[in-house]
Amino acid sequence: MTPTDLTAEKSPVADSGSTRGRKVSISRDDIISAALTLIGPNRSVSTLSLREVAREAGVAPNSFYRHFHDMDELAIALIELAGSSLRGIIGEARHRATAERSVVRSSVEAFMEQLNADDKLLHMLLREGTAGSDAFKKAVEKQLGFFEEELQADLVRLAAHNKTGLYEPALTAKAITRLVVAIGATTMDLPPEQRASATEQLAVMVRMIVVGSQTMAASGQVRI
Amino acid sequence: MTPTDLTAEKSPVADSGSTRGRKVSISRDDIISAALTLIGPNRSVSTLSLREVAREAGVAPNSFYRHFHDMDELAIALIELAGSSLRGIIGEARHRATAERSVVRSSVEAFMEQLNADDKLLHMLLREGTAGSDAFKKAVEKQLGFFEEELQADLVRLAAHNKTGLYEPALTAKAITRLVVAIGATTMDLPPEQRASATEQLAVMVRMIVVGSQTMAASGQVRI
DNA sequence: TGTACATCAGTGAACGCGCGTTCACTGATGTAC
DNA sequence: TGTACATCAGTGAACGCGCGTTCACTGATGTAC
Repeated sequence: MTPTDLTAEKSPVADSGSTRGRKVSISRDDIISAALTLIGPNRSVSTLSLREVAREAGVAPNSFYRHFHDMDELAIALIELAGSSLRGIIGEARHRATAERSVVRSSVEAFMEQLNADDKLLHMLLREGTAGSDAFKKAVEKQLGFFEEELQADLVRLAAHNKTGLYEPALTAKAITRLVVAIGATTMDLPPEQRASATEQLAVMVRMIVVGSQTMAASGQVRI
Repeated sequence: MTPTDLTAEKSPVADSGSTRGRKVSISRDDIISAALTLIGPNRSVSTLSLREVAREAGVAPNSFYRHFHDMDELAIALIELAGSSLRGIIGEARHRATAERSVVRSSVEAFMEQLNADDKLLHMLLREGTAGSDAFKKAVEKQLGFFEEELQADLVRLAAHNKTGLYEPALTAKAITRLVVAIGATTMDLPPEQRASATEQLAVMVRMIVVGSQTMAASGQVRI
């Protein structure tokens, strides 16, 4: 499950058109990358047809079945890639954070940068969480769950470093994750010049959650 | 645009089957309510076909065009209903709030109650915000924007009553709105016995945002 | 009260299309001898 | 090194289906006289 090589050309043996009508080898990754090129601001994975993906991959429709049982299986594979991609992005941001630029801000900026870079995997994850088959929705939840776990660890570390506590770290992480996904999804549709201010706003919102959690921990506030 | 009467039977003149093959009058609302009965946990409005809706409404497919230009126009009409429904629910909750039960908690509970009651309009609004045509997404944004405005007024009133301030009231309202939508959408898929705890969690998350906003206002915290 | 007429929400039939899926096939690759 | 063979990712053709959309139509309703 390596997210790399998705856009790499087919195996060297395959191209050169020497064999007349037939591809020597079409890999699973070729189909995945074909699906990704089709996904865009107005095309979610659930609107793609099997034939469309096969066409984009340069493959007969029935060849699709050699690699995936159906479109749902492809969608789930894509979501798993998207999840690890997202975690990779934030994992990097975590290391870039310094005393100057807080973890919150660095992470939000890294996230938005990737969004601006038109990362199709990220688009998918943000946009499609609430539609599709049960299996698909479960796959999305699983990836967001992974992300929440890593974020929670980050937040706890951050709080310890600041000598504060967190009220319900797991919930704090979940709130941040879901908010970022929701805002990210709407930001995708904004014209580029409005995205910078969306980044600012998102950073403030995330900060509200962090500060709220810290304050509630400090005051032992339970009345809700 | 009244959300009532959607499930009412057709006009008295229409039924009774006296006219052999033809409905005397099919109203716009009949088509809307047919679409609503088709929407469910695994059917979003974007997966409905024109013929399917017409069939459910007991109408020839081409009759659809007498009322809507296309499915997108129907979807937008549904979203507008959903928005006013949501605002109605929270508007009521606002009045139910007492000193005993905070506005936050009352509102979250009212929201979740409506969700449990299988309100199809609410399902739509929560689930479909990120997919569909540009016009559709804009319609969703517009409804959520209305909601944010009302929520912001509420929050300001609440803060004044508590003799505290709010940091960026508009952003606070937006963060809460988007979080509630996101959590609500995933809660829809939970088995009923897990929904109570989801309600608790959501109330805590919203409280974090409110407390964070108040704390940031109080401390004049700007370092983000 | 009756009659003639315009309106327009309904109709059934038909169209061409892209879809998912199946079938029996083919031929390049890798392996065994 | 050559030959025979199994494997299996690819193929083209065909299927039946539901779709959106169009057409010319019909007949109930409301209005004018």
